[in-house]
Amino acid sequence: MPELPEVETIRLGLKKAIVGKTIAGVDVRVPKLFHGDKKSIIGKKVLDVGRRAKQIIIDVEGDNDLLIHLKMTGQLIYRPKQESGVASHGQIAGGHPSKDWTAVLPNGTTHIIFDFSDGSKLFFNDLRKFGWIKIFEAKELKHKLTEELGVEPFDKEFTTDELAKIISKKSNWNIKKILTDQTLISGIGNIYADESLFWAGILPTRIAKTIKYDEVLRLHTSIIKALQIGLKYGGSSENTYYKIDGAKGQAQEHFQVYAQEGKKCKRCGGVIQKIKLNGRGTHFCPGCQK
DNA sequence: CTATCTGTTCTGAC
DNA sequence: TGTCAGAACAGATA
Repeated sequence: MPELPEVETIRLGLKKAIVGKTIAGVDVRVPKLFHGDKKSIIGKKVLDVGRRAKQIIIDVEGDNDLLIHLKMTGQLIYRPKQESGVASHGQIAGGHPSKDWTAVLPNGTTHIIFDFSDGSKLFFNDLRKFGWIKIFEAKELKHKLTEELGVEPFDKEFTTDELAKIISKKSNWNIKKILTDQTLISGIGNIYADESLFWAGILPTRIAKTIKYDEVLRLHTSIIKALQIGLKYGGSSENTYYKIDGAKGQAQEHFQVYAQEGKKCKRCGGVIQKIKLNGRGTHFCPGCQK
């Protein structure tokens, strides 16, 4: 799924696009991806768009809010009224099926469509159908999100000491597993875990209890750095991620290790390696990371 | 064609 | 209780 920088990029775009608009209808094409009674949000105005971990929260007038998880391949694409159908950025190659899943909407991966009263639409696409949209009672949602998720990396309470405390709680885990566990720290996934560990000079396989305090210090700075790079370039479109206008992010052009296996390390010139760790592809530089 | 990969997370088996 | 493979699903890639 999109990770924190991608979801945050979507949130910012969405906030600009839909706050103040009234939800006129919801077309649920794949019922298992939509939980709750859509009638409870129809006719209501969107008040705000938030984020917690890798999830989007749409704050709707009244008692109910929407929670959206994009998982691996979910997309939220917004189209103003004038150009519903064809992307402003993309051409449709004559006769060829487009690999760009946002060029024509709705398409075969479009499972839920929100209609706003001004004629604009929000398309929820998901190739693999892992993502979902759920309606929650607002209080219950707030409780659930604080209960189940770890500290936000951009929060002021995410300090070096806090990170040290988190690491000490899972002394036998490898450090990458700690970074990607949403109940400990929220928002970091496979890409930004690898990138953070590169910037920190720490191997992803390192066991928590072997990590010294000066390394925790570097890791804390590096997590924020990796996520900020992601955010600055509008997220990474290595796979199926698009911004809400259908444009790609550029963060993948700034990766140091993720998807760089076999290439030369930009810092030391060594060859980037790829292994499997915790069941996931894991990238690192043997020269820079110890 | 077959095997393995993919930005996630939950469940069930041991 | 902790860990891990497999599941949910669909496609790209070698």
